[in-house]
Amino acid sequence: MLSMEMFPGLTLGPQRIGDCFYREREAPVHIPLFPPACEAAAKALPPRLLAPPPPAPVSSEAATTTPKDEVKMELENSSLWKQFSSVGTEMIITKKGRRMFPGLKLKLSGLNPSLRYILLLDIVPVDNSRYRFQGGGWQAVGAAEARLPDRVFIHPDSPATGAHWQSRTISFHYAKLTNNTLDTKGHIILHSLHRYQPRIHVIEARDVLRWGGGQHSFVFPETQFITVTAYQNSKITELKINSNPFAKGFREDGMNSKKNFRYRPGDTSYQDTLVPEQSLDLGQEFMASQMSDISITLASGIQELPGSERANNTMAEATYTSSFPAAQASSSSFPSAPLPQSSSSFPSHPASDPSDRSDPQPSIPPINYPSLLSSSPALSSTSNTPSLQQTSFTFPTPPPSSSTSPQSLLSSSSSPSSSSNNYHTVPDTISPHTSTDASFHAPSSTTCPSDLQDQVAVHSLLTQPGQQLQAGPLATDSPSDQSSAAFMYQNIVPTNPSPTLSTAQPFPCQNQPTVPALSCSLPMHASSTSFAPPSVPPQMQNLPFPHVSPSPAHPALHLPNLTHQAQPPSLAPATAFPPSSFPYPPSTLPHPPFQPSSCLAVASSFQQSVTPAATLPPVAHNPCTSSSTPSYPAVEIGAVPPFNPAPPYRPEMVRHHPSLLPQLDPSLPPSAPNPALYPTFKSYPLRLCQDPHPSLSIPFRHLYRQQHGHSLSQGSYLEMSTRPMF
DNA sequence: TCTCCTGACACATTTGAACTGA
DNA sequence: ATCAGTTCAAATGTGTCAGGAG
Repeated sequence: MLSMEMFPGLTLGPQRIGDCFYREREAPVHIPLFPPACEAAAKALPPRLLAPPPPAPVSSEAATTTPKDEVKMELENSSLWKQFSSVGTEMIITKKGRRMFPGLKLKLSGLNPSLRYILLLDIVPVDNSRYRFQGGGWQAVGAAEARLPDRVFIHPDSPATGAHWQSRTISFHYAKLTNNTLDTKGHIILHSLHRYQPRIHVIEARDVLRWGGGQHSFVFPETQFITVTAYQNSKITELKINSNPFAKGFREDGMNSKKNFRYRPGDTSYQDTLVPEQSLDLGQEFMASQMSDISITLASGIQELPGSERANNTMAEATYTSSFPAAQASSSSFPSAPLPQSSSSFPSHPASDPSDRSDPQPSIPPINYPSLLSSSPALSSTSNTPSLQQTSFTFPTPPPSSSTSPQSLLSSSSSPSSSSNNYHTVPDTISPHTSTDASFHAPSSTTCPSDLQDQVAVHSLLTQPGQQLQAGPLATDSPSDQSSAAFMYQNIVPTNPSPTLSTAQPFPCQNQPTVPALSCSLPMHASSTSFAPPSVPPQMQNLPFPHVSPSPAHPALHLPNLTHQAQPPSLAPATAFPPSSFPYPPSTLPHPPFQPSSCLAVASSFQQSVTPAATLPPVAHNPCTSSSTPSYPAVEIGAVPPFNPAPPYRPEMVRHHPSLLPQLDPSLPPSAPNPALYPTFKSYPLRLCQDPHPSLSIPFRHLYRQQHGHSLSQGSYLEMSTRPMF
């Protein structure tokens, strides 16, 4: 699958290929991840190798040939996600690792078919809170636990050509979640009872080995979830049983079927949650078009449901839409918090459930996608899924084309035909990688363990210094509501919310993020939609976003060159989504700021106006009404509350495999990045490590980010260095 | 007592080897 | 000898449940 010839340097050992990346933050106290020899080797590297690459000038070729602005990602099974989200998605995590359900099924477009890309999945905490299921809803009950080492799951097909990615549905169903902090299998480690936001990153394969690569990051707000070791909300259990083929045995007709769902004290019965009118309006529209994914898994299950005789569309309604209204209707599982709010806009006092009011922590209100971002492309014009899309895609200047490089690492990717349908702009002949490929030679053995040898410093693979949060859907012209549009955000590395901030800040309202929420100001005409990126590093919040221009055509809120303030994304009328009971505190969500699509993004500082979610006016508690975007006043981008001064960003320290260093793209400027371009942002260098999953045939599998005792004292993850796989 | 986590359990699906036949 | 199709068992995924730890 993955041809080592392309990336000889990745070949660590006979059996395993180092395909893991570490992204680590600078920490006051450096905790060595690797044997001293390796550490020393890394330190011995020339400064230029350790420092983030300077922003690559935008090559005319890249600019002309690669439609940066058109890279789109759609969540194919967004309808399913939205259904879960409307109830409050819960993800089981186990020590052995548990797959996510629903899984992330994506469709990519706009990639250069001839270029290779790596797709990454990482999951970042949305806020700095720990949650508890009380009164039928999730409520923040305290500060989050120390953040665990961030791991990134590399799609098994990576690296593959753009044609490959665009020719099929991309699924991350292999990714597993675990609560085992000592996990050695490369699963994504998460804390139970915390809220997380999956993110997908599209990175040019060349960029992994060569610093300064462009990348796109996508966030689908509806994919937020709370991790649990056992389901708390019976509605979620029911949804999972009905939609997950592996759980067929628990359906009504199954052997293990629960004749009677156990409803926890706070739970409202699933049926009770039904709200025909609302659900139809919100759910029916998008469900009808999106039920394909659900129908597959639910077909059997739905039939079993009461009134299952209905057609596909209807069955979705019957089974799931009901829950939407319920959120508001039933106090138990669905806090009466304002639904329409965008992720960023959480009513200061969401507690809908009277019983919960005593709770210091506000309960999480259902999310109303439409309200959040009108611009989600995937959604119908009416639907305003708060999809964030960031484009930090920077096409580094392609090396002189003499393409000797293999067409694609993947056999499947080689077929142009498949890709041809999906993309239309870039000629196949373009292959920036060609020259670069040659440069990648197998790394010579070094004193470092093989697994360490492959540690390739990825230049801000996921985050680039100086990147700011950019919120806000840019375009909302997505025709189909089936796939939700993704928020494209800059290469912002989710910074762990500083404990101090979170702790110091009482939870005024459930929605109110402990960390100042970054909300993008949306166009006034459009319904106000302030997207508050989850956890945005405070230090990054006040950076301006230069050269941001909205890309109208981009369905997924792709904001290339979008000037935030100048052109706020148009908000589509809130609609299509049922309000989710799941709290989406956008403000705390660590969405990377939008980054200009140009390579300058790295260095460029964005002028971003951030508005704390709290600032948003509360929306009507009725989920139905919430859908209307007009109710939300436009948020001023500039109205960013003062954030705690973030620690200055320092150039990332990147460990680069010595053997690979010589082969790095020589075209890169040797000098350190322009200081101006790299403000004092913390960087999260990614490093290749040995593949923890030998069973997987694909070398690039997991990226690991590790933060060494970052300043926030979230707890440094020490185990990484001792793990056998490393 | 309550909350949360863990492991065993039964069932369903997926995967891949083994087998058969053309 | 090769290939395609089928069968079957093992592996894997799933939610439930009881029990234990704090």
